[in-house]
Amino acid sequence: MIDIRLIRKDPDLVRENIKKKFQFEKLPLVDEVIELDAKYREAKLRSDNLRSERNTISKQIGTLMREGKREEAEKIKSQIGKMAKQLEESERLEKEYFEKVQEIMLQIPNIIDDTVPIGKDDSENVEVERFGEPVVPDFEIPYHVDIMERLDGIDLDSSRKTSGSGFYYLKGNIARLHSAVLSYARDFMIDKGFTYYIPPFMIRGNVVSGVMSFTEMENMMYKIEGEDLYLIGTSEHSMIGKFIDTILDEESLPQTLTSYSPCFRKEVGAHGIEERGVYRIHQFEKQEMVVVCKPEDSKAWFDKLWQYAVEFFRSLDIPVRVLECCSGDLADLKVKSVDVEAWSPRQQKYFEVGSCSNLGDAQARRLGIRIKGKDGNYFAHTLNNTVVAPPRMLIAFLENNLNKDGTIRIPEPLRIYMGGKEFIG
RNA sequence: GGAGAAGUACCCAAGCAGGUCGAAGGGGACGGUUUGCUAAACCGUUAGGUCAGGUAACUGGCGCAAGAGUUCGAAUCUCUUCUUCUCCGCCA
Repeated sequence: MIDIRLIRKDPDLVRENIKKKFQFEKLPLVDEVIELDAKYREAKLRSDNLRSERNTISKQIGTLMREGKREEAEKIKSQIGKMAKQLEESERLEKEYFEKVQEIMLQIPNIIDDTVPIGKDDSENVEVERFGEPVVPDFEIPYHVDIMERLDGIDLDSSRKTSGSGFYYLKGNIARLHSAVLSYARDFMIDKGFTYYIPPFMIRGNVVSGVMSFTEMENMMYKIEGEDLYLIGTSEHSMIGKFIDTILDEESLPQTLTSYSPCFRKEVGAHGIEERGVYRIHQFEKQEMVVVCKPEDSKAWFDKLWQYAVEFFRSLDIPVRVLECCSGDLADLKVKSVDVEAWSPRQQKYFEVGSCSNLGDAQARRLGIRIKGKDGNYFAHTLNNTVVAPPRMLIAFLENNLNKDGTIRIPEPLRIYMGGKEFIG
């Protein structure tokens, strides 16, 4: 959510930004919200004045009552009726306009960074950089489920029986590998100076509606029956939720956090659970990074965050590339975003394994995350990025570390988490 | 899950038979006096947040866990929710 004062001051900037995102249908919203905002402020001023008047009269009544002049007080009281009606009407309008303004403000996209490439949709995303040589081996790489099954590491028949599609049993060395990757990711981020968190895996409805839009909520979140609780879709929900309506000291920034959680997603919508395997599933685990910082620091943090993810994958010998979201593909809340994609030797293309976002102050404004400054408070900037999310990440891992003989090489950093094994299979 | 008690500003805490209460009193923090320095003592300052109006000084609204209600008027009364503490029950 952007500052409505920006729209008052520089509506053309906001319009240009909407054009850059190819959301031409939203252009009329700017004038609409300017008009509604004017009406809101008019109604608020009227209400404020009426309330002020009422407060004065109430005080007079109080004084009279204390002096025992009951009759005079009653006289004034009887006159107050008209005003009460006016106030009621004015407050109704104030509320109505306020809500309309809010509704539109939620639809107006955040101002994107100057460096964001202009493009209509994901086909126009831009490759920023490649890391590592995308190798195509001279033997056939099986589908990841087949690799896992050959290693006796996955049981999809059982999970279909117990839970349906989109779930899995991992077992044996593959399950261990899964945990090893997460443990390594945790320690990797701790070494970068991040504070490790295990957050709540369920959050209340008001937190959910704070951190995402209604449609996202419908398409992603599992609700606990009979409770005002939802299973989190990512630990970012809990981690950002923890900052709602707080004022942070400047000295406490930047907050650099790395959180682990299982993630639960309904995956209703464009890409449902359509494919056998662990690429798109209802349940996975993820190590995440979250940064809350001063506005002037967010650009630098953005670059650091995606570079950490790249470094992590490279340390496991997985080639990656960084793909920048073009203006049209960027979610409305984001200032800038890149996807980290891992190389799939089987498909001979890159696929998404993480997403790094700078939300500027939009998320903070919406949630009331402020910084106590010397000259008043201001909104923080928030960023988040995936460190790693297995089991999807295991697809890249298995394909890139598969030997011709069917064994899987364990890269050096993982070995201490795998009982010293140099390979499995 | 059951039964009680409570949530007031940075912290502790008064107010709760509705009206000079935006809120006593401490403590802390900050500034000053004294002092070679520190401590102590004394004097003083510090109410957060947010919205609106105004070029500005400033003015006004909201605000005593959150929300709703009663009332001319609510920290104070009613209801709902949340949180904390104590006891009982249950449980990794």
